Amino acid sequence: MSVNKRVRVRFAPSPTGGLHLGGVRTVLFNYLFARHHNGDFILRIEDTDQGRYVEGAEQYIMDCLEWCGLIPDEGPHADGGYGPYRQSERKENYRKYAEQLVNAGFAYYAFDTPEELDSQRKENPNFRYGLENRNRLKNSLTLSKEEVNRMLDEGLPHVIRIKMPADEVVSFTDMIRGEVSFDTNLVDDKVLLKADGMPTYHLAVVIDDYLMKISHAFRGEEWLPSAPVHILLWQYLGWADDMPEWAHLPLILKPDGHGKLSKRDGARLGFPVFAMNWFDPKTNELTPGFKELGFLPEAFINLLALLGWNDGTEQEIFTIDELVSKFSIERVSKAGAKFDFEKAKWFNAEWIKRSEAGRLKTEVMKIFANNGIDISDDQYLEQIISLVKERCILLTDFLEQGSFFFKAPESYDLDSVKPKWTDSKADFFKAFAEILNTMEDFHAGSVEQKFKALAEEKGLKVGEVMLPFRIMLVGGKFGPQVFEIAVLLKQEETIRRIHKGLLAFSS
RNA sequence: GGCCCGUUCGUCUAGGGGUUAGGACAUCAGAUUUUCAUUCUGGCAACAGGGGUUCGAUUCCCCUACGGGCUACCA
Repeated sequence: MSVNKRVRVRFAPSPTGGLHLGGVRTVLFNYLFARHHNGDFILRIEDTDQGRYVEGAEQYIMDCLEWCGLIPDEGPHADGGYGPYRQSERKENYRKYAEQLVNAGFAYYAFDTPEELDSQRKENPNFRYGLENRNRLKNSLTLSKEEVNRMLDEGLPHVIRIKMPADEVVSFTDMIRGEVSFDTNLVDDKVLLKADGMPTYHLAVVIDDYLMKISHAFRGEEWLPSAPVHILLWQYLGWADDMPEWAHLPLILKPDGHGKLSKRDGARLGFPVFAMNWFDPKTNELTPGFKELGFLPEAFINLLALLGWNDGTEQEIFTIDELVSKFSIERVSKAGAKFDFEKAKWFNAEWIKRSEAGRLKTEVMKIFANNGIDISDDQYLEQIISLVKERCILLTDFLEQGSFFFKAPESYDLDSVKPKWTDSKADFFKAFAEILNTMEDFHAGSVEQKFKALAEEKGLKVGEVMLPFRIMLVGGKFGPQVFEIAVLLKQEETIRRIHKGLLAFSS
């Protein structure tokens, strides 16, 4: 596909659900597409929830995007605005467009109360405010002009609804799905402007996209059924030539059972569905995020990109730059994808293994600090990271895999040593500590050599003393190669831990 | 119920009129690592069903089934 115009894509993450996996993936695909085509990546922040401003939502959204490395472009935009747009700042622009539609006969005022509509729906489960019902309801199509003006003047609560045309077929080409069409007789007269004067998504998205000169609009598949409303709006507002190209992305589904992945599934299934921890000030509820669980943003982006897209090769690990250069909207799959947390962890493990120790340092240091271990020696930390990173799946695993380098074990896995502990083994370690004390060339190889030589001299099998040695150093049956540990610990500390271990094992 | 979208191993997917239907995760077995993990090698495992079109269909078309979405003065 060739894109001649400037590509501007937009996304409107909402505070409550917008930055779950599906939302971040939508942002990501927007970003990749925009960057791939050297276009603009415009963000509209949905900082209201059910019409109310959500404290902290904007900051949270920006933090998430920054962590992911998906920074939206700053203005100036077509209408002169700078930076990301905020929904809460744009309330006033919409009414005049809605009224313009009424005057042109493409929309109408409706005075039915929510209660009246509810009872209609109760009576008839198939009730639809549209072609077959609009002529018997309270609106400017059935009421006289004078009556309507009087009600308007009196300030009676009312909405503005689009008037769906009869017997038309609205069709468009979706970049992912191809030709999609709808029978206008079967689409209802959606509310465009609510009784409180605020636009619904349907009105706002069209006007904002027009004003922001959006050329490509990506959103989740759940929006497909309302696409005909939006397309008609583009025509009725007289902007048909400026309508963006559409792409409706497949949904991310629950790994078990069925349905769209939702915020609640995280708690139920034991994995995050948000990019970062979100603390809802209204409910005091904390929704956990991938970041805090120990995911690397590179891995998070990578796994999201591969959920519903691939470049046609067998490559699975991509940097963000590779994704930008290889991304193509035609290769996005049509079908929804079940989220697989095991595979997500695999991506993270791969990224940890492939990352330089220097890259991981900051994150790891933070995790240690949060657990009461302050690290001052950068180089030492980097050595430790290099040594243990291939056994970590999450960044938080560094704690278990590396904390013993900073803190001597407080307890030992005695069950693995005591039953087979003998005086001759104790002798061995006492002698070994002596040897270490006099060693000048303290390297993994040389330590191992001395260890084995001494074992032979004492008539012990190497295997018999290896495990006790490990447990002396780290406390349990885990961690990297023992002699590597000893070297990083340095002579003095290794000897100290041997003595401490001897005491614990012999008592 | 109505409308729309979809359907290849358990999961994510590649492929595409003639293939031993490929890879990855998970899983199982073996090797290596005198802990655990890593790594390596191998195994199990899929074209929803029925009709067309065709010499030939998993691939194209239709129907059915199943799944999902929407059906709010939420997005």
